[in-house]
Amino acid sequence: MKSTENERLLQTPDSQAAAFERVRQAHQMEATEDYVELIDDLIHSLGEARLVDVAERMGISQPSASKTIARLQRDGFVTSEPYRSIFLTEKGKTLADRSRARHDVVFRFLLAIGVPESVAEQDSEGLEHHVSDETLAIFERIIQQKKDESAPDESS
Amino acid sequence: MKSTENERLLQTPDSQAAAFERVRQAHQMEATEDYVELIDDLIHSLGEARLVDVAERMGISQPSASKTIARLQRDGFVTSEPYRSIFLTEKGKTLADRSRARHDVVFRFLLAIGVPESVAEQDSEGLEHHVSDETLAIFERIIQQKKDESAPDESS
DNA sequence: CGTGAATCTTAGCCATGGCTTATTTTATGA
DNA sequence: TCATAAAATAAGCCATGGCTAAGATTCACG
Ligand SMILES: [Mn+2]
Ligand SMILES: [Mn+2]
Ligand SMILES: [Mn+2]
Ligand SMILES: [Mn+2]
Repeated sequence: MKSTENERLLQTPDSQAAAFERVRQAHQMEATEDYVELIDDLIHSLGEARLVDVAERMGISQPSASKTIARLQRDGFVTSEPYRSIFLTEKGKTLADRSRARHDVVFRFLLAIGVPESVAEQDSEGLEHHVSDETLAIFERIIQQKKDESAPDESS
Repeated sequence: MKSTENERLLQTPDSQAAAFERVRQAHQMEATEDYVELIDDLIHSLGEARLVDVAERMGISQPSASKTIARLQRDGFVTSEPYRSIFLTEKGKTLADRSRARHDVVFRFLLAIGVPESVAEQDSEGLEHHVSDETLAIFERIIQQKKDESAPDESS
């Protein structure tokens, strides 16, 4: 057995900086993604997206939700008139679909490797924003593997 | 085959709000964790942690790094005198060790499921902050499984 | 040993995303 | 219908974490 060299070998400064930059970029999109995904869900389950429901499900005050919605409107993801419910633009709907798809893959991946459902719900809400396309593809492959294992012969 | 009901079933408002709250909490600790981990690495690899190196590896300006270091000092994670290098307090060192351990597990988990090293480096920098202890334990189990598969008989 | 380069700090700017309090508008039901 | 409750907005506060420009300090080398 070799002597336990604890020389931690670092990445290059550039690649490390690039990693942090990617995290910052992800965080910049995070609120937008979470909001449009939630708004889309509310529209489909309740018929419309009211500010009061957005705030409740985000766990924040109505004024806070209102301010973020205003930013989403400024950036072209939603439309809404004063005191009315919130609608997604095409751009918003597209982002919502993409975000939900990624969120679902992360969630189902966690289930596939044995994470309890309630934990998977919690963890996936944060993890979803930091999974690259490459990693996501691997998650999907593993989901499929587990599915094949538990149902080795499906023919319907 | 059943009709494709696209009724997306939502979590309860409370559990969804709790998930978002956990993400916000994680983000609140994120800078602190990344900084103490980096400072610890710099101390071990370069002998000391200079602001200029912290800024370079974080990919931000020196004034930005300086401001965050001041906050870490205010909160008892580091000490430093003007124009001198940065030291971790006991509290800071403890957090650094804990953060690096978690970061490493996430990184090695990604490698274990087939993510390329450079992608794993990037993704793990964001993912690490959103992995619960429960999920982390499962990651460790899977890392061990892969290790056993590739070296089925180790005896040393 | 002194000077120029490197490093660090200071000051002040900005956007995001939280909050509370107060007001306005809309919806409800007696 | 109209009074009250619910929902949304407005105004103003705060911390975080980016930035630039300018000044102070320290370091290194000729
Ligand atoms: Mn999310
Ligand atoms: Mn880390
Ligand atoms: Mn990180
Ligand atoms: Mn995050």
